[in-house]
Amino acid sequence: MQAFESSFPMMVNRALDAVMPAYRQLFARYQLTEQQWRVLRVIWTSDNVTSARLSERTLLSAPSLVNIIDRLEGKGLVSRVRSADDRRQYYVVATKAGQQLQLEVTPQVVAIQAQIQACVSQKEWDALGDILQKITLGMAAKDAAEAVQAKAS
Amino acid sequence: MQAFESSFPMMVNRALDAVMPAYRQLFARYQLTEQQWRVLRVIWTSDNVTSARLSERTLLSAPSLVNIIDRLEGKGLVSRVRSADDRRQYYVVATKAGQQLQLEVTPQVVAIQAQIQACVSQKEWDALGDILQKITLGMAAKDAAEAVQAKAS
DNA sequence: AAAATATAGTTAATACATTAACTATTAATT
DNA sequence: AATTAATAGTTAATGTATTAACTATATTTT
Repeated sequence: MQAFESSFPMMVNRALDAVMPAYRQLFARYQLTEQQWRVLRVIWTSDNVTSARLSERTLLSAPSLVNIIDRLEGKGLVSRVRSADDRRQYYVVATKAGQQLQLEVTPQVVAIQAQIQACVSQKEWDALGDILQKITLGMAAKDAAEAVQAKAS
Repeated sequence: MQAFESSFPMMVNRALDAVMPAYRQLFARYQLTEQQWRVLRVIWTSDNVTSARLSERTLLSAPSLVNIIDRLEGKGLVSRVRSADDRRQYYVVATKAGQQLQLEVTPQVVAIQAQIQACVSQKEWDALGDILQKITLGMAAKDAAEAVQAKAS
């Protein structure tokens, strides 16, 4: 059997462990967590962002988002606005302070991304995206198939 | 600037989100978490495994390991044995029950790994390992360099 | 329209992640 | 040998992840 260390989760988590400290150091200088940054980044450029949409785009679960948005709201960086159309949902919008923060942080995030990419060739970088996407789609398809099975039985 | 969605953390996290549910479903059938499994997997095949060594091999932080090992101990799957040489450290060893569990679960883990690999060609799989390793080593080197810088100043 | 269903978001329970501070022990210095 | 420094593991504080159950509102069905 394949060595434990070369399993997909372990390979990927090692890479994340190597990469994330750079981001965290940066975000910490602004009293932000990585997840809080993700939320800001999405709402900065989009309008009418609901919790469900945030969940899709940030990869954060709905329950996690509740507390993350609470904290961002507490810091005055975002606010919740109830939707008039559907009063179950609300929109998360960036305050001025939230937008300002993005302007400061974004260039530094870009610099880190460049560092990461610089570890490999352009060709390898593209291949990485392709391969990860194949795995993402392939396993998601399997997941969906199993869900149908479960429902049928 | 690069799209948020195609940043390294987001690409990688999407892949993990697609892959991990299969593992979690499996582990849940044995009342295990993924992290608990990692610990079991390491101590199953190695002797004299200290917490520090476990941390290296499972990618789990020392503070996290405290509780994870506590729970495994509570379930009777592992036990802590104080080292005679150095009384600060201890060894984590698998009980009979822990070893039995591994025998049951391992084949199913292997099956999931096969599913993941089946999403891409062998060539792509190898490339994935190479590329992730380059990023891991590249960013770890940068990290170390910065640490030296910080110490000097 | 009333009842049944579905959806958006929240709450609750348990487990883990990250950082910093702390204890006990061991090794290195003076 | 006494002091200092380093190391192994733990604790504490805060934030997030996962699952299941729950509330309020909307939609669909009968």
